[in-house]
Amino acid sequence: MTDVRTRFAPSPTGYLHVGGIRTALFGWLLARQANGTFILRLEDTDQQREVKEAKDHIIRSLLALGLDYDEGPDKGGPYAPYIQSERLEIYKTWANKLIASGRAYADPYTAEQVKTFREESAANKLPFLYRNYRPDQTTPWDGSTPLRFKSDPKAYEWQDAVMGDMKSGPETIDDFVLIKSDGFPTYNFAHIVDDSEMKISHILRGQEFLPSVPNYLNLYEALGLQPPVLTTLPPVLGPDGKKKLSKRDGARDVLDYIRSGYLAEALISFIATLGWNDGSQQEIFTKSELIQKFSLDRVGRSGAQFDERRLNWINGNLIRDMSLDELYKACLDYWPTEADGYGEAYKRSVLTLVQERLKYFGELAELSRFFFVDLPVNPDLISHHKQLAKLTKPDLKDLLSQARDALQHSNFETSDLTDCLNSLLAQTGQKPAVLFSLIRIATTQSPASPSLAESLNVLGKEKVLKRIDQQLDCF
RNA sequence: GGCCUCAUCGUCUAACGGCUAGGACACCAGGUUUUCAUCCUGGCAAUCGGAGUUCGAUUCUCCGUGAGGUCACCA
Repeated sequence: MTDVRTRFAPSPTGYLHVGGIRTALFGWLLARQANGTFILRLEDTDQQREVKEAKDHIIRSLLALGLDYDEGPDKGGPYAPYIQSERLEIYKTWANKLIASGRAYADPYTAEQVKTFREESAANKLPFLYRNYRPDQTTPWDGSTPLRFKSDPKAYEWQDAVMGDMKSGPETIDDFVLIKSDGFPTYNFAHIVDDSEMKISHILRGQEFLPSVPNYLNLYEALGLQPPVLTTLPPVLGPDGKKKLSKRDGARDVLDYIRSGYLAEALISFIATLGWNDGSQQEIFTKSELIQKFSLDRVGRSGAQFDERRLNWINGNLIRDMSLDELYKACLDYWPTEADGYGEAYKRSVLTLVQERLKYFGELAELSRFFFVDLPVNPDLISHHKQLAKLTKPDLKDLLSQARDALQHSNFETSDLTDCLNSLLAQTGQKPAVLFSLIRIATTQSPASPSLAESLNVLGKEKVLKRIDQQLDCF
């Protein structure tokens, strides 16, 4: 087989969501596992829809996920340029070949006329075929009107790497536009020219292109080209499970996930298993495992619904596997502002305690805030506590005072705190659910916090006693 | 309307035509000296319907049904 060369070819109309990244990822995996080449090409042939910042945004997204490309707009390569709007002369050359061979002609109709034809078809409940209106004789193309492909309708049978054996009849083939009246090629023409020029071996794209494939086969034939391996990926569905994941319905920018503190490895593993698995019971894959194990013949054909809960589970899992050093580095930007004056050692001990409950780093601020700042006493925490709510204020005050006295004599090593708290249980005759909850609330003012002795140890004697005093003042 | 694709627990999915349809997420219950989380144990939960082929169908065929896509000078 020839060299594997895959490309990710987005149009720069906005950010990349999980669906787009999956197409890029599968192409990237295919290239990397074959020691091939992964190419980024920007398909900016629709000037109306183009968004200026999109190019950089797409590049940053790919790189943030570690999907590095070997050739691309900002990198160059043997088939540069990799931006379609800079390749107009190339398309013109190819278009001229088709004109010369009688396989392309100037569209004589105005946009309004074509619209009328279309409405006629719709009114008769028939699919619209431009070729039914194909003019008998044509004038030379001067570039002021669309240039159309003169199709040769026929049946096709072909292989799709994911969909398997495919076939179609002549009714699906039509005279589509090759070059628009603004001089830009359509996707239908440009991608075929570019894929050929760039020696692309595998095309990966979404199911929405499936009905156009016969048209492409017809054009490949007219150009005397051998089509690359065609690969159709099933859609990634939105949270409703029906429609394709889309920006319009709130699909998140993948950079957004990165910013929220999701790991690239987690996103990659999650996205790869959206429609693919290796047949084993493995649930999480590293990038190198994916490179090793990925194969198109195990990509499913049905749509996969995007479910963030699974992503959270994968991410939390990877966070728990991180060393303290890795975790500390990863969390640098996620501390609450109140943590500003605190040193690395203190932050590291906080991280040790919150690591197992982080689903993504963006949660760090809320989970760790009480380690850095004295939160105001919140009476609800006691009145809503099923055990503590039963006790009277004087009882609570007495209990907490005893705790204060005992803690004052601890050296605040975790083991000493544990002993101290245990003997306090014996001394007061209280259940842990009561005593420990009371101390926990007084010292954290938070509904959830790590194990008590460890939390107190990290907080230190000064903060603990001060917070207990504040709580006592409220009884 | 034509053409195309798809269909297993709520979700992601596994199952050469052959064990009691397996795993994971989520959820529920119990355990680990309080909470949240982790971890462990257990539980709930699926082959869209109908024919056919077969000793045997989640798997193959056909017909329904449902969902999605497509029929642009968008990609």
